[in-house]
Amino acid sequence: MANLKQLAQSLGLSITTVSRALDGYADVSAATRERVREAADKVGYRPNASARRLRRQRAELVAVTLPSDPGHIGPPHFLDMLSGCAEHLAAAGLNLVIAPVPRGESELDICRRFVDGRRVDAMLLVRTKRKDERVEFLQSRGIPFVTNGRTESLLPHPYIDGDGFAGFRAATLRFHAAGHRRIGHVAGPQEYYFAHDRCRGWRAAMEECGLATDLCAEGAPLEQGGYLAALELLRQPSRPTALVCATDEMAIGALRALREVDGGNQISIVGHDDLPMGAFTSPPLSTMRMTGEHLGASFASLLLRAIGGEPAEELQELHAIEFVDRDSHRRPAKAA
Amino acid sequence: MANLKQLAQSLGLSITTVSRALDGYADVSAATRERVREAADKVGYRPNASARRLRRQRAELVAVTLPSDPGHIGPPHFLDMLSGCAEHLAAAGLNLVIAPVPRGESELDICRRFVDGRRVDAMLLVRTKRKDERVEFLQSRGIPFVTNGRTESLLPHPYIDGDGFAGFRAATLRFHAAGHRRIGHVAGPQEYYFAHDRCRGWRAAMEECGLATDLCAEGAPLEQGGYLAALELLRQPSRPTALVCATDEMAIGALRALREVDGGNQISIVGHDDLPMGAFTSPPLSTMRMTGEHLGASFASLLLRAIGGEPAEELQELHAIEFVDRDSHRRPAKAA
DNA sequence: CTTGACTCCCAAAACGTTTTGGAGAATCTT
DNA sequence: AAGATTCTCCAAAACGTTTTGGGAGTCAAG
Repeated sequence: MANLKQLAQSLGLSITTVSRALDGYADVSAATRERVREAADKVGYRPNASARRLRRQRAELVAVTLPSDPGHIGPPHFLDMLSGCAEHLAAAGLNLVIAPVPRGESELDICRRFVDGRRVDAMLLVRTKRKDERVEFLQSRGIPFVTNGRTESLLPHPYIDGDGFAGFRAATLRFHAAGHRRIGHVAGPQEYYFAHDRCRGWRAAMEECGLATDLCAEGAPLEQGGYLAALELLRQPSRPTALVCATDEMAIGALRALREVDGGNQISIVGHDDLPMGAFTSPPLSTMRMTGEHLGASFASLLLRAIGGEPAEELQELHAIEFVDRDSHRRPAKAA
Repeated sequence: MANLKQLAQSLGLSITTVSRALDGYADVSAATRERVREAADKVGYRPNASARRLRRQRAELVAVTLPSDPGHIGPPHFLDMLSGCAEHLAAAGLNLVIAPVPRGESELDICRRFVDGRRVDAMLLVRTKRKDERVEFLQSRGIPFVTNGRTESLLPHPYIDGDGFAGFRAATLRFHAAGHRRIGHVAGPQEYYFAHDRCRGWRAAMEECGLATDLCAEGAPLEQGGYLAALELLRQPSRPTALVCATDEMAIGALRALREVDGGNQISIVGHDDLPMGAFTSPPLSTMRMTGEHLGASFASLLLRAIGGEPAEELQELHAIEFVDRDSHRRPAKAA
């Protein structure tokens, strides 16, 4: 409603003094400060954001690019993460803007527009690819950013990721220890770092156990992709007795394939992400999840520290994966 | 990188001319315009967003408040909607910022901060309550906004909503026509308009058919809430033979309750939202969905028209509900 | 009385754009 | 040839804040 000029006029003070009083500077007497604060409260004064941003040369904004690739965006709890991140950024005076990728434009174009138009102070990147051009661009521009997921970039950059390799290796070894020998992998698109990482974990475990690594099928990281990939594996002459799925959504699709092929209660299966939905599938889906609470807060913290100039090496978080045992991984390994 | 002043200097032109050339005004000669455009392209000039916003007195931003109430945010396709909305807003030069509600603050505080700080040109409200204080506040401030879901506000306001009353009435009547007489309703929290609306639809159908309306249990709009509410209904001496659930997530929880109580294949069930997941439950979940493609685009369009000053009455969209028949609604109505 | 330190305040200069209200030159009209 | 019109361009004034670099007063010490 009111601006600084009007407020100052009504108080018989200068703009400077009012501004400094509200910001709590020491060179305004306590009495004046109080008087100013009261008046500001009374008229509901809020500094004009655009003016402040212009003067301070900060956008007070962080953008997160939303990949629109396969018609679907990350796991469903992704929005919870964004929400948590936005909440903690807001506490530091930053707002989170979402930057979807329109048809015909690349994610790179979006980054460029936001960065070169000085619309943001930092960026948050999700669904990283092994070779991610967005990362390279932002590094070349020197703008702070954090990724959800690692990349194969040569320069280090801030990220938060789960140790998919270790998690999928452990899950596979556990199946092996339970007697399984034909352990299949329902893989996500290998250009994504997370999918490749998880696939490598499965492969490493299989090789350690001296098992062949041909029971691997790739699909889109959605129910349908998991369904199709699982069907492909189940058509093999020598069927898998256990399936390690790159995501819970794929695992849920795979469960449907199992139901169609063998009634659904013969083959062990495990997913990753710990979707709430997994507790309600039939059988209840055993899964894995990244450890760590309040992921959104961690992203916000890394972003703020990156904006503060901390070096990338200190802003990398690799979280362990833990099992969430429900029921779907307990099917016996039938004798060959 | 460069600003208008530097660009003008390098071209030997005034700031004014360069600005107008880039904006395509007719009072710049075609030759000069071309020359300016080329130079701007070459140095990758983008107008400074903060400066433009200050001068134009527009924030170029729209905020959407994210309710953090029950630890979960709307149906999973909500993010797709946001993404689509953001994409279409971006085409008009507006960005979408997400405004989560921090602990200890009300959604109203958030609205106030955004509106009074002139941080946004409009707002998008989701999860409306029957009596929604955010709506009243925004109306009193006269700032454009659109809601996802109606309210019981006396003044009309722009909204997009599904006709939950008609949808749930139709679903209930269909069960009645199939011979069901004990039709239960798994209801969402009644302070939300959508939940109340759907409940009213079920109730209206029951009364039309001369049936009692006591088979109604309320729960949180999540799997767990549906699970508990369904259990409650199944414990009744006279069990329902069909369940109409306020959301798919609740229906999926209810499916689990059915499995526990009767093996899961005796009672008909239908949800609402058409979650992708529903095709992969067991049995595949029959559901309903709001008609209309590209919901995000519709929201964007309404927002832009509201900003443009169109009256609220012309900015209200009530969409019909259609059935998505899979399998879970086909259980026979057993004789009483 | 001068000096220095301290307290409280303020004028003015940014920040980078858009827009207003012309100015000068060229072209057209009569 | 004088006036009217059109074509290009530009200086300067915003927009509302933060920050710089003091300027008056007051008070105590020298």
